Amino acid sequence: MTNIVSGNSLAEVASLIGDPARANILQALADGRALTAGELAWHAGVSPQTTSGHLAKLADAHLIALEKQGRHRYFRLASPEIAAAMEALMIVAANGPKRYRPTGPKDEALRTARTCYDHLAGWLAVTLADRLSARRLILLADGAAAITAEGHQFFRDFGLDLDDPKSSRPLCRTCLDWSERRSHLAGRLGAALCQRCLDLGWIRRGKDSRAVSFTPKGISGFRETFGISLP
Amino acid sequence: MTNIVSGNSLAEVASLIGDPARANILQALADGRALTAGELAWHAGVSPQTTSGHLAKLADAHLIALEKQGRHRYFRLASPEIAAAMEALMIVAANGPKRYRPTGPKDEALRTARTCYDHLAGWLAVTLADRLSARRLILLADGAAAITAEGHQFFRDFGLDLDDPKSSRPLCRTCLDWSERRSHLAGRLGAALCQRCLDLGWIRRGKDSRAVSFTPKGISGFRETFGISLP
DNA sequence: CGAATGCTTCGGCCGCGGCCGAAGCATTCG
DNA sequence: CGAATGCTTCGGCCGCGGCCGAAGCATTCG
Repeated sequence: MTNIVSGNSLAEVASLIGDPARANILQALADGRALTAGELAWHAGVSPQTTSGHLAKLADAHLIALEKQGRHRYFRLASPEIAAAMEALMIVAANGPKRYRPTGPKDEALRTARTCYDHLAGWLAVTLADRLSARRLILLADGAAAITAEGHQFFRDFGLDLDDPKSSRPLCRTCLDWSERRSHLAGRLGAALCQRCLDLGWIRRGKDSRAVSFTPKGISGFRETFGISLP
Repeated sequence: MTNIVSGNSLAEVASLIGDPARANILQALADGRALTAGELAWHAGVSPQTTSGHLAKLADAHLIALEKQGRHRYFRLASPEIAAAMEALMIVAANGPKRYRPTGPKDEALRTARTCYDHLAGWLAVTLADRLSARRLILLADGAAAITAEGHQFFRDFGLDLDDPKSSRPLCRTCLDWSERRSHLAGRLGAALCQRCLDLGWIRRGKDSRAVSFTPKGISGFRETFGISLP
């Protein structure tokens, strides 16, 4: 019998995510941005006091990280793995018993295009992966992905810098999309594509949601550069 | 405002996994086998009545599936996605605050080699992926994986049938290992390798645990075929 | 400086859900 | 057939944890 260093248990982590208020908080942070305790209280739908308690629990378990800035406290996800675990849970949830639920245009927007930690997800991202694959700029097979030589050139022309030697983060990864049930691009490539679309002013992050909206410039940009006709 | 068909929510699924008894049940089922309600009660550490309630909740949410057989009721995970979500949560849990915990030889065995749904995980599986990659039988890059031409030949010689045209399941996938923090092989290849090692009598499934043990034949087999020296 | 803002700590309420004993139903065994 | 086995349903207990009001601390603003 030895003592080893160990983290939380599966049940501890799951029960932290399993409270509705905390799940809302974590989903609000799922796009990688840092939000203040007050903003998170709004997302969670409970009082600031209650939120404070939830945030303390999440921080104790290292699910979120804290940064003090003046009288504000900014919280963000502690690691991309947290977002990955939530995506995996969303997939399980989507396979659950089918029930009719009231839903609104906000859900529709989320399904069309949203951010997932630092890359794009939803219909847009899945379609983008398809188009890039059809043009042999990336290879998609069995859930794996790689950039071709033509792809490297194409992405460089598009303004991406993928040659960061300091980063040990995988260049090209796929991520299963809970709303589309198919893969979209993650990794450094996925993040760079998302950032570049933001920089070009093609898409804008939603204020209170992970949904992204398209600018007129983006609508023509996606059509001309990637052959994607937005709905 | 329209009504759309939707499954569970993130928080619902997470809170189902978040109860210690239910987490034990799900982990007992994580290797893909079907167990009776009584066996699961033993794993959960609660009474049969309580277990029955937990099983009903898990089945309602489609996390587990039920098969009646005489006076027994067999339960199994409803899909591999459930196991994937639990693995993702284990990774988050392993990154949690470090604490010293009592642990025993059972943990040691789990870390060395265990089943993960239908494929192998732990030190053995990570080392196996490394060796196969070093010999260029598979290509591992950025968390993606593919089988080379030499690999196809090698796996055929080893007795694997990977040419099932009916299966839409990805042939070669990787899966992040919570104990080793590195990738091992999943997908059809991972499952076939695991099954072949069982068929050859190299490894045996544990009775009350996902840990697998090695036979003398297995110890020499892994050394001769894959160049792996077991501890 | 005092007032306002952002957030947390403290205290106490309350109800959800996990728990088991007792009882009941279904199947198998002898 | 009655007894045994496997599991579930019912009922009631109990405590954990989410919740908010009140109060307090830290920072910023004017």
